[in-house]
Amino acid sequence: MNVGVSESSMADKSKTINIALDPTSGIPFYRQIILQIEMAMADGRLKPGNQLPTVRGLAVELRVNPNTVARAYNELEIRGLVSSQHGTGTFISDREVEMSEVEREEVLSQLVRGFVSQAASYGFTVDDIIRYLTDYHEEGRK
Amino acid sequence: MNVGVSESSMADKSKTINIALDPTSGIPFYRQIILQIEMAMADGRLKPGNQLPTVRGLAVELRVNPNTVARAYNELEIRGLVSSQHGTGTFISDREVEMSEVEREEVLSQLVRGFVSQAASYGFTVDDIIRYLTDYHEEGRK
Amino acid sequence: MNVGVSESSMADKSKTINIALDPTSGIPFYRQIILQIEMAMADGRLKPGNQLPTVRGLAVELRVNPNTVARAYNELEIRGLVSSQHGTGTFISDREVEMSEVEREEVLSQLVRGFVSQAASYGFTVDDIIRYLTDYHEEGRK
Amino acid sequence: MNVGVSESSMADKSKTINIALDPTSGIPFYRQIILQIEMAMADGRLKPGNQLPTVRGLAVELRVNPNTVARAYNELEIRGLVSSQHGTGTFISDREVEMSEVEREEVLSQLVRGFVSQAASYGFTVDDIIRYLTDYHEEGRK
DNA sequence: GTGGTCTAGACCACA
DNA sequence: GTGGTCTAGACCACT
Repeated sequence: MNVGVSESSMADKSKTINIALDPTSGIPFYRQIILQIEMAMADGRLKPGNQLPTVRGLAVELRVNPNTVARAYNELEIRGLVSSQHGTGTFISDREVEMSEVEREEVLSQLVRGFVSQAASYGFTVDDIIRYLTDYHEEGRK
Repeated sequence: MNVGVSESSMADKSKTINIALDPTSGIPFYRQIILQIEMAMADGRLKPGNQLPTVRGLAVELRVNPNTVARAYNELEIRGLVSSQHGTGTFISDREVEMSEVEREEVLSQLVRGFVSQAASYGFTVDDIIRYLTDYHEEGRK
Repeated sequence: MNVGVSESSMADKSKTINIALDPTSGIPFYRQIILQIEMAMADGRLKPGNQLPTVRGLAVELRVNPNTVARAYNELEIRGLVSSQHGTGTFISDREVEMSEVEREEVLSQLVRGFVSQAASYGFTVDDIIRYLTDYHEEGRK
Repeated sequence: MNVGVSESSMADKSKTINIALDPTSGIPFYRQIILQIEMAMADGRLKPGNQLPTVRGLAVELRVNPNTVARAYNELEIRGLVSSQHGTGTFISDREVEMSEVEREEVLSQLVRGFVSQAASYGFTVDDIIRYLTDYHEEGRK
């Protein structure tokens, strides 16, 4: 029974997601953390099972109070996006997407339509959105 | 309950700008109102001389506290973008609003990022969104 | 326009729900608060639109730190059970139960079956549960 | 990977007690294990002399860290409810477990209250639950 | 006055 | 070592 060697072979242990806080944005730190983790999930940088940085670790990295990171993780857990395991760490949840393709499409449709009308009230067109989204996505891939 | 001057006599003089508030966006209502009026001015939906909805009228329409609308109008007046004329209404000033591309991009950025992370919490990826949005767009063109 | 009299006629303003914390239970304070509010909703003592006690008010009453109450309210808000309005208060959400009777029954069925099997693993029968639940409910009505 | 004594040679000697862990209950896993074993002893599903599953076996079955199971067994041994015999297994002690009505009621209380508040968050009332549970029960009797 | 955010620091529980 | 809870107290934002 090999102990030690086998323990250390966890290259994929905790993903680095390069969270950056902008203190001038007016968006609370804990919310910026949530947003960035959600976005990392949306574009595939974080997948189910991946471990997030530890609360204290991320707090040190971002130079914020551990409570602030804990609050972000806590909210993500309440929403079911991550699962914290005492003494072990915090992990991206296995999404139990029991939705059929049809249902998924329906939910996506609702979300997008709502967003389009919101953006429209600011004077943005669907074209604006698509353009930004595509650029944004390319950016993330570099 | 009619109080004071009838508001309905100027119904056709005040532009409807379709302000939509999103209580889940984290952006305070008064700021959402300001932003949307600014954007409407920037892209020509509101022109100098146009009358804004009355404070009370808009408050009822948006189902918020009249103070909230008043605060938005007040801040717009301080910035010189609108001018309130006692007993008459609130009007778009001559002073032009030039919203730079950069500013527009910033607002769009915030909106899109917020939406992406909301969609992520339902398990949708950026790709899903782009795909749907493009289809949706094509659909609209037919 | 009557001001003052009409403002003060808010007898039902904020519901008293008599939350009691048990420091010996091992259940964290914030969770006890959540549980008791949820139960008040379940047996009809709190209805949509009712205002909860203020964060500071409840904190004083329960002799805990305001942050502890805020945390409970916050979690309830994330779950969509209450809605906090800045500068105004915290209110029980209007549940948008768009579910058909059939769907409701389905969800209830899943919940109950899950619970029954959980209780069974502790050696309790459905009879035990019904008996306790009925007693508990009568208790609440006194 | 076979290490040490084969566990399968005593498969039919160790009682299956169907322990079910609920990660959302807030009760730590090790405590859920203890509670369920105690209840099984109290209502006769486990009798003196019966062998418990091996630590590793149960850990695999429940998909938890073996330390967690070990901790539960350890605590049960300290209380004298089970005795571990090196190289052989863990067995229910002669010492009787009398779980008083009061204790049983307490556990039931916790379970039910937790369930009621969970159901409340889906908009179900205590009445809904009682009604469904009674129907469900009748159903089962047919 | 309402709720919201953040810090600093202590102590506990789980693995 | 991990995450979880709670306090005390400061300061901000909305009504």
